[in-house]
Amino acid sequence: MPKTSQAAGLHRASLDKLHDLDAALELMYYGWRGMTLEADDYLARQGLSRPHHRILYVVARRPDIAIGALIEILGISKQALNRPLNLLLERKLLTSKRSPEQHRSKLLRLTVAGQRIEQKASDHERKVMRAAFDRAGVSGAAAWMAVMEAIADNN
Amino acid sequence: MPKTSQAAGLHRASLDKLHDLDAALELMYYGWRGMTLEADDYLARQGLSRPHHRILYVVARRPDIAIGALIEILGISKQALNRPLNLLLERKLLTSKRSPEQHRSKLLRLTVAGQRIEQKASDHERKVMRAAFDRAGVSGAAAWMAVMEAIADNN
DNA sequence: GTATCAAGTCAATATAGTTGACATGAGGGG
DNA sequence: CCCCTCATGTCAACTATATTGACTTGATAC
Repeated sequence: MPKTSQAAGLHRASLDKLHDLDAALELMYYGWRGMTLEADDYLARQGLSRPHHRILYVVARRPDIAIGALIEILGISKQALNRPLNLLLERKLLTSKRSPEQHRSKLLRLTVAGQRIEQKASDHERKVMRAAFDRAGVSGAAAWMAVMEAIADNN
Repeated sequence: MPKTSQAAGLHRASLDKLHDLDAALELMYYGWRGMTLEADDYLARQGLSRPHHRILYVVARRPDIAIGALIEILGISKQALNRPLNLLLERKLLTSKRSPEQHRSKLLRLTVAGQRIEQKASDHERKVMRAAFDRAGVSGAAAWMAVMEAIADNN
């Protein structure tokens, strides 16, 4: 587990631009860091990290999700899921129970404590996004979403 | 070193939205993956990965940078830099020489082969950005940049 | 000559992931 | 009842990326 880290500021470096899109590449990098910095810091103070948050985030939005479906969404192996998932269960941030009829699969759910941590961590990220969107206005926010969708769906 | 990986498609999961900014959080995540997917795949085929690309990217834009300055910009420890940097030197993608007067520091430079790989990897990322910007138009691209700057400078 | 700076190296540790192999427990079909 | 499959769980070995701490080497600077 990470110690109470201090989230190195890491100011954006000013590099010469060899291409006109270099600024965009760097903004994607620093944007991701900027959005997740405070959330990661909060999570570290709880003895958790990004993979734990991803699990909590998905389960919050898919109550009673089975483990297999969670693996699918997260895109990792069950062995990789195992450790962070067990920690969350031990800490009672998640519960798992077998459903009455489909007794083969386990259904995951957040506890109240799990909901609190998921919400606080995601709030840190949403706060950053909200501040940026407020500055950009409604049309700027919509344009940002449209560009990000085009990038995300590039596959 | 990674094997010739196949870049798991990992289609965007459709999760219920608990907050109106959840879509933005997910777009940031999938946007980052979308931009870097092909570049990472290309790098893996060269036996390289993201840290190597970051080194090449910075040195390309700061020829004759010293190792200490590179550490600063990348925000990692010198021990963490050591392995990928030595690999790049062994592969002759980078050269290091001591300068005549400041004989204490080593100056890093890309070789022609290093330039080629840096350019190809970055081209994959720029290609994705260009396609998204083309769809969004000049004003959409400008809005995206403005929002990302606000997020990146959140610290 | 001693202190300092830049770089290099060694060891131990943490985190985050992989593949492979195998166990367990439930349900279904013959 | 036996056997197969599915969902889950677990063990082991491995890779990659990072960390901190301790120490060395070589080049200045005073």
